[in-house]
Amino acid sequence: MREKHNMSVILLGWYDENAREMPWRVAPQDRMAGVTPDPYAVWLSEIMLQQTTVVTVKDYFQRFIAHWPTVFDLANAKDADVMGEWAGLGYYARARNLLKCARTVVADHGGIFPADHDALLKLPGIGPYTAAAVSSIAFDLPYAVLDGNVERVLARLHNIHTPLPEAKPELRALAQSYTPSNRAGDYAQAIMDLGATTCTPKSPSCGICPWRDPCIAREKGTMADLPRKAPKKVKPIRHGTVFLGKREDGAWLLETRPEKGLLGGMLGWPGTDWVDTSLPLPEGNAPAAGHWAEQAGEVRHTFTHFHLILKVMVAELPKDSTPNRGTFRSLSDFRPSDLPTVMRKAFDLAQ
DNA sequence: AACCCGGGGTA
DNA sequence: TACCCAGGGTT
Repeated sequence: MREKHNMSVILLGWYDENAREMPWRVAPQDRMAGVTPDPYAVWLSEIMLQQTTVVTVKDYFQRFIAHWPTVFDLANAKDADVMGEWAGLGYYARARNLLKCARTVVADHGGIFPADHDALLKLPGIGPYTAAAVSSIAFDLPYAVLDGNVERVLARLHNIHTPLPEAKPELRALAQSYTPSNRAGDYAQAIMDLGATTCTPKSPSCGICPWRDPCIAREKGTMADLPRKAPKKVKPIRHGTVFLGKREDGAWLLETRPEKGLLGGMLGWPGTDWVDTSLPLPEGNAPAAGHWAEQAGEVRHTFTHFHLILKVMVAELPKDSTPNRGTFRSLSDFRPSDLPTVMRKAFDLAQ
């Protein structure tokens, strides 16, 4: 019998011994000594951790905190600076909503993140997962986090074969039922750590799992099959062309992409639309007059829903070039690290 | 409910 | 190379 209170006690005991150190995290021992987390740091880390691993997030988090130590600093930041620091993390709508949220917290909440689950849920970029994560981790409110890690742990613990997302309501109820009223924040981090380090998607380390004994999937040997997921769709291939124009003085012709849509608000190279056809492509109009030459090779990049193959055109442009789109950025004004990965691949190919 | 949003890791 | 992983917003 899996007695709920005992289950959380076992997991919290495991967490006290095994908690991973993270720049935004208050160690369980420190927390028990009365140290409380900075809600701004918790929120920032949780936004970054959406669809992104701890290893990837660490450096970005440190740079953001160094640049903008408080929500007031972030709210006052220039959009382009924040988008540039976010470049490479992906899911760029997160960065746009990050800024919106910081500005809303300053404007509507006096710069204090509300210790209130429903108020958090109303903020831009904060959905069910993040509202529960900030509520529990920053404020120790007993809300249950349900991310991919927790779904996997609970689907195995209860041997649930219903495919996701259909199984979500059942998993959500289970997650809430295991969440203790005391140390809810440590518990949330513990169950996510368990999924990330022990109850892993492939070859889970059942032998060292604190929940090994009550786990039904472990007993039945079905761990590897769980959680089940709805079949995924095939990704189409799209084609396009980008134009990398370099002026005689070394400045590059770049443009800021529209706020909405793919790579919204990010820096990029002018180019054609990306089309589904694999037939010979209509060349898009170049952004400026010049001797455009096709770069050998091509850029291949896979987005969430399609594969992209990009042709790269390069040209040396005259000092008096008058482009019909984009703006020239001098070398001091352009960091390749400000580019999203697909655009950086094009830059690397042209180098 | 279905679809739109990247990038990194592993086999 | 192919496949796996995974929250929030929009429509």
